[in-house]
Amino acid sequence: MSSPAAARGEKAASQTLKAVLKLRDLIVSGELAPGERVPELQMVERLDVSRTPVRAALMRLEQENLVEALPGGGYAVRRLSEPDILVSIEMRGTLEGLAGRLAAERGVSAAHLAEAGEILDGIDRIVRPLDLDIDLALYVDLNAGFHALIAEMAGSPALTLEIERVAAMPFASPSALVPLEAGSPATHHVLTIAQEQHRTALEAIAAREGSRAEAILREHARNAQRNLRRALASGRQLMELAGGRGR
Amino acid sequence: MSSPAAARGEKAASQTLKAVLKLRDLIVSGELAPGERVPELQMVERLDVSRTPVRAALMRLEQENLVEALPGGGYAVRRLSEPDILVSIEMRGTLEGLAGRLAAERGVSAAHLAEAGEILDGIDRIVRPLDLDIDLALYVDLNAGFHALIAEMAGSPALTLEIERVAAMPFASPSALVPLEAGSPATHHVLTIAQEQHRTALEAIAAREGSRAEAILREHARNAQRNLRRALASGRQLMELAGGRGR
DNA sequence: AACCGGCATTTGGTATACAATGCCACCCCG
DNA sequence: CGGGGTGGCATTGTATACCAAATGCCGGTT
Repeated sequence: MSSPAAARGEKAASQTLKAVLKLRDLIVSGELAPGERVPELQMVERLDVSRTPVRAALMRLEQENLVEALPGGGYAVRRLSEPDILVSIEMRGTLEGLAGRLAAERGVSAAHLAEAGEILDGIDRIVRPLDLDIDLALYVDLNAGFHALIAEMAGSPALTLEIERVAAMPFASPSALVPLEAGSPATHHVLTIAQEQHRTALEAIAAREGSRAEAILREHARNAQRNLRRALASGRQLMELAGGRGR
Repeated sequence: MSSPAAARGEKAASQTLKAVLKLRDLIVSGELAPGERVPELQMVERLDVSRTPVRAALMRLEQENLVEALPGGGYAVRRLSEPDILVSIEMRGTLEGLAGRLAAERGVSAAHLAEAGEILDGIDRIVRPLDLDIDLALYVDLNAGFHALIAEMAGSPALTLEIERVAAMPFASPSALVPLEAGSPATHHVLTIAQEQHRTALEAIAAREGSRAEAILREHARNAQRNLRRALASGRQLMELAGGRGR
């Protein structure tokens, strides 16, 4: 193809990454309908890469549960039902709970505890003030950092990787369902509760109370389930993001 | 790709599958040392397929945690420590526990219960007699079937898929108890215990006792941890434990 | 109207070429 | 003699052309 794509200020590091990003966007934005077939050649023109990275991207998205391999060959956009998403969240909670328990049982370094504490302090500074105008972007950042840290504290790369994998599933990320309106009291309330769970979970880990940490982290993920249900009840927007299937 | 013969683990249906199988074997058998780079071209000749399926296989094995992507490109055989494997097993137990709980909470069809019951009857016929000469191959088959059924009873494709993925990690499969010798009393004992857990887990699911099912299934997976520890303690090389995976 | 056969499309796979990258050994210069 | 290049080699990522098998659609035939 053309030689210096980067010279024009394009953002693609590798063609495969470019394809993954674009494809994921097409699916999540609903431009590719659930159940729809994803022909490679069509994607070649739509994504402006050759077949090779398209195929690589499809394989990766298969791992992410965004597309499924068809028995006869090829791929189709996965249909995501509400229960599917709820289970994904439950899986994340379960695995994060496992991570928390392992971290508690094995004990974690002071450095880890300190780092986690700092993140939580940061969240406090966002959530504690009665100022309703919350910096959601910053919250999402810190929140993701805290969850990543919990995974890491278990000291098992395999577990960390698995949590990441599950969290990559649509709407299963710890930060996926925060998009409530930035100014509302409901948002403030939800975040306050979540932060309290962060605190107690970290406390339990520090105190080496394994099952307590596990239970809290599981329950913590259920916040996301509740948020999802509420978002769905108050309008289908999220489902459209998930891939359009209004139903 | 998938031909009709794919059902009973016959010869490679597709080149990719052939590559995955062979490559997995090379890694698990230790012919490719942990940490070693896996050059594509070298694999092309060793596996007797072209680059495309080799790359596909490497991507698959990456998600199975058998190889890891190197920052500069390419892949290397993953180093697996004992704790890593133990955590993998713990993850499987945790997710199977989740599946059992969900199945219990949601209730399962009579057909599913009957099918599971039949499998357990089959295992009984192998394990119950005091004949120590156990048909391990058949046991492994039935055992894998039972575990697959538990996953399926949760009614969530995403969860089933995730359990399969975790079980595909080295030595994490429910059937990876192959360090057992076919004739020994110890083996008979281990299998008897495991089967009792199968029974009680199914009973809990049928009775819709969610947390009981979850606890039993978790504990059940810990058998595998114990077996692995014992095998390691008795001086065997990890690589000898290759073992079958479900499917 | 139902059925049948053939054609077009699509995919998995092979082969090949080429650019970018990283690594290493070797060489030149101080 | 040693350090800093520096060029070459190996390898990966990407593009592209092509092929065989599978799939499904379309039109013709009975």
